[in-house]
Amino acid sequence: MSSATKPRVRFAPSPTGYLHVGGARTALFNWLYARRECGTFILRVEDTDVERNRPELVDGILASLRWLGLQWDEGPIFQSQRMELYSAAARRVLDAGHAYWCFCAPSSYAGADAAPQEEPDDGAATPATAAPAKPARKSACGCRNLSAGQQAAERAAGKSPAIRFAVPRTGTTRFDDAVFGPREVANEELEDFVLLRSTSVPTYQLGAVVDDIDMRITHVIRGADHLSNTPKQVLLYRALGTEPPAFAHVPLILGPDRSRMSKRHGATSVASYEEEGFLPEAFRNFLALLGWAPGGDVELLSTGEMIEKFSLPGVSRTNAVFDRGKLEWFNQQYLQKLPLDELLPPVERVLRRAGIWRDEWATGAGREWLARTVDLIRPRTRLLPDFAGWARAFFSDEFGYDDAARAKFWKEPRLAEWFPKLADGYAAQPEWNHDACDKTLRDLAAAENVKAGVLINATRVAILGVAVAPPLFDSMVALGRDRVVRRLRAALSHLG
RNA sequence: GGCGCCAUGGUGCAACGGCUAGCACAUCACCCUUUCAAGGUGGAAAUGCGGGUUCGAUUCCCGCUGGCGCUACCA
Repeated sequence: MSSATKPRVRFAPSPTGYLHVGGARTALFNWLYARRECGTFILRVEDTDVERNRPELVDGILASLRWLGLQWDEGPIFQSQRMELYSAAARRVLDAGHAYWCFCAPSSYAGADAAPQEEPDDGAATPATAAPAKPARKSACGCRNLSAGQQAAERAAGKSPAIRFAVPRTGTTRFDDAVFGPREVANEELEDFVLLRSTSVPTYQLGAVVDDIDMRITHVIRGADHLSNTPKQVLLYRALGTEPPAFAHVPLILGPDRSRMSKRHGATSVASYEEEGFLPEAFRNFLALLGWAPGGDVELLSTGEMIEKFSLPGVSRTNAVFDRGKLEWFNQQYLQKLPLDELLPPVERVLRRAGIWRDEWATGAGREWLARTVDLIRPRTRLLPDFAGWARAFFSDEFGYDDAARAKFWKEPRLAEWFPKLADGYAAQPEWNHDACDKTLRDLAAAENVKAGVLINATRVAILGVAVAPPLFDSMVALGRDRVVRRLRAALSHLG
């Protein structure tokens, strides 16, 4: 494949909020496609909406993209820095006769037949003659047929016009969508959309098309919410003298109630999932399977497998519901299977944040101890913060005793005499390993005529503060003799 | 309202006319087990409704219903 035919795709977020899960998945699919086809992944920031635009949010979006491992090859390119490009393009469309100056105020545009919400009620300022009792076209606006003189008059009256695309009144517009198949719409269904606002700021339609042409985008992979707008853009491409690129619209991600995912469904930004302690690999794997399946029954996919198997036709047309439970399962799987040296850095960050990190764990024997301990703990973790949560006692001497655990395993009153004896036994134990610790405890249990389990469970709470933890004697080895002995004695004052 | 898209268990995906509709999450039970997880085994659970086409429909067509999207000088 020559470089001229290698695909160029782009992800084009607008900085009106954080990177949300839907956008992240769109970015992921673009990235996967680019990697799969050895193409180029471009990042473009669509920040033309001066009203809602929040420049300070850009960094957060880029950070989330990097966190997910979606590195872009070109950009970020900011639309706000190339405004001349858009107005020039609008002029060209105008000169070619495919657009016209519209002097209607946004609110009174004759074609605005149905604003998103309510319905105005006024004597419509439509063309002269009586309404033909026919189509009541959305694109009908008197401005389309204004003479030069009339335009001059409007300008003289102080009105600043917008440039509106003149959608053909007849015919159909068609295009192929890689996931939705061939599409065809009657032009009469399309309204004369604005290209350039009266403020000279381009609309999304203009900006996106002009940039996609300028950046030589070959495949537009974006949310299905743009499917209905695509015919307009196809028309615009042609008016600009270019054939449109390939399109691929991916289904939307919905909340549990099947409505569009929003804040009221809980966390929607990828930053919040990073914050909560999800691993980027797990989050990405989960996202990839929302609206796409590699075929077969595989779910856990490495980056390489994901890239190798990704295909646009394999993308579903059905909207997907974001299932947090499954996300957590993915995270648990990755927590379990990630190579230890890849897991250690994020664990270190969690421990640092909790204020219990110790530098001796950075290298040498300390590092080895950390690795073994993390490996011991991880089968019972679901999120990264668990390491500083229930497993805190492995890393810090400052931990509390879980009330439920005490209630369940510290019922036996004779523990008050057994803990000291056990502590003495461990202090005197010649070797410090799993079997020795096991034997010491069982010997005491036999001598005191109590089931070993009672002592084991009580001891776990004494040295770790929790009931849910790794096997006791492995935990003891990880903690070391001093801590075990000390905690056994300290627990005495916390018994009923 | 208009136009469009979508429709398999609670959820995510398989089955792209042809075995008893499969896998995973969640759920229930059991096994394992010193706790709790993990893991293993098994159970319950779906083709929205109605018409067609066909020897045969989850699959193709139509209608309905439902959900979603677009219908902005938002993206």
